[in-house]
Amino acid sequence: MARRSTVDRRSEILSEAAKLFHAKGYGAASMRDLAGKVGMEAASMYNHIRSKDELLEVLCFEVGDGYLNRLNEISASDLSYVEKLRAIIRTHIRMMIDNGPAVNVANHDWKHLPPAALKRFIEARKRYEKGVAQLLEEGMAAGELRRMDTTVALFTLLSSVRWVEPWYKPGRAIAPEVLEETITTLLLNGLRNPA
Amino acid sequence: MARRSTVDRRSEILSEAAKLFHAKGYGAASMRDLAGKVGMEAASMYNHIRSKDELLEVLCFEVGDGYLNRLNEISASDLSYVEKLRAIIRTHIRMMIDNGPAVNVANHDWKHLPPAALKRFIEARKRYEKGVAQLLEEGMAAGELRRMDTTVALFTLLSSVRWVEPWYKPGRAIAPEVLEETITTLLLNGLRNPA
DNA sequence: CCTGCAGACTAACAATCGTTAGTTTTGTTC
DNA sequence: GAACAAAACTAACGATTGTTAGTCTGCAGG
Repeated sequence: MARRSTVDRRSEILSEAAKLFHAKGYGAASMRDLAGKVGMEAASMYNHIRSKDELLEVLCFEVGDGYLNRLNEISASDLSYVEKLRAIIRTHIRMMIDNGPAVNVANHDWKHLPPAALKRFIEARKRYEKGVAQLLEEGMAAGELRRMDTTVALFTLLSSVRWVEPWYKPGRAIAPEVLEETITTLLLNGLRNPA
Repeated sequence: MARRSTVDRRSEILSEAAKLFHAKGYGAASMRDLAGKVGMEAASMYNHIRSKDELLEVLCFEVGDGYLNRLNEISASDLSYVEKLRAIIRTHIRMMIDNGPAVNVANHDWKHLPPAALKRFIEARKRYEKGVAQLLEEGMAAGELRRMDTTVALFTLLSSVRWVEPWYKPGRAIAPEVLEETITTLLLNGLRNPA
């Protein structure tokens, strides 16, 4: 019988940590809780991880780097600005659906990162925001997007795709494609009926 | 010299608790931290409050009830549906600006409410969501709003006004009126340039 | 001036936290 | 089966948690 490999155990801990941190919050989630979910004693986990902080750090940067990489791909593509925005919205929704707990931990518990990691994380997020803001500005300059305050548009856009994870469950009768289409329509064309 | 009244001390504790819970998260905020901000020993606070849980509970329902009351006023008014939505957006922005820490605690730390309060809070939030969803549906039926999935529109709308508090600081050079106008324009008319 | 009480204090409680040390179990390799 | 290492365990550490008990202080009303 093959022994469960170290890397399996480690990623199992990480994935359970994401779920637990999301459910109870980083501060309220205990290592003993987490160990229980993974099926071992708390002390045993330290054969696979360095610390509780490390778990949070790995989860946050895994998510953050994912977003940044996708943004770079999208920015460098030759899509129209409207289509680039669509791609960004799609990225957020897909990340939430595929990777919900980790995304939520990165969104809600990054404050508890140790100081050095916290600084890096804030910088990474700022880079992401700058990148999306640039797309918005260029899209306005190109006449594809309505002229409005870039910062307000940026945060409204980023915020409006954050609700998916807490609400979206596989059981709900709405396909990811419909979700994407509806949110995109709302953000691009607005709630108001043009008729 | 008038002694600081009990009610003052209590509301001072509540207001500092809102700031501290927001800054560190409910779980990570300790009563000794809080006592330091208020300027007394941790034990002394128990002359004014019942428990840490009570602080969270008061903050969450203060905010929740505020939103529900405003929604009821708006629903009962004879505004158009577009104007009702505008009023809801304005309410969210004003609450964030005037009452930021408490609003953020209610949004982020309600999970840590004790079971009975948690149940009540979830029910209240569901009532609020139902109320806004009804406005959206009626607005669509009346032809004022674009036809789309109500649930998706609901959560996108509610989520898109949540970013204000973490970002909005008095120092930032943007007036609440501009903020309201930009967000409203975006949500009602969309990002895309109609030209 | 005396009495009473609200409201602050000190000290301590039991529980729980993340983590470490040291030991034992378990599976793989010769 | 002997030897080795990975990974589990038990036990405990020091710190911190929310909270309680008991005491002291200082202002208000008579």
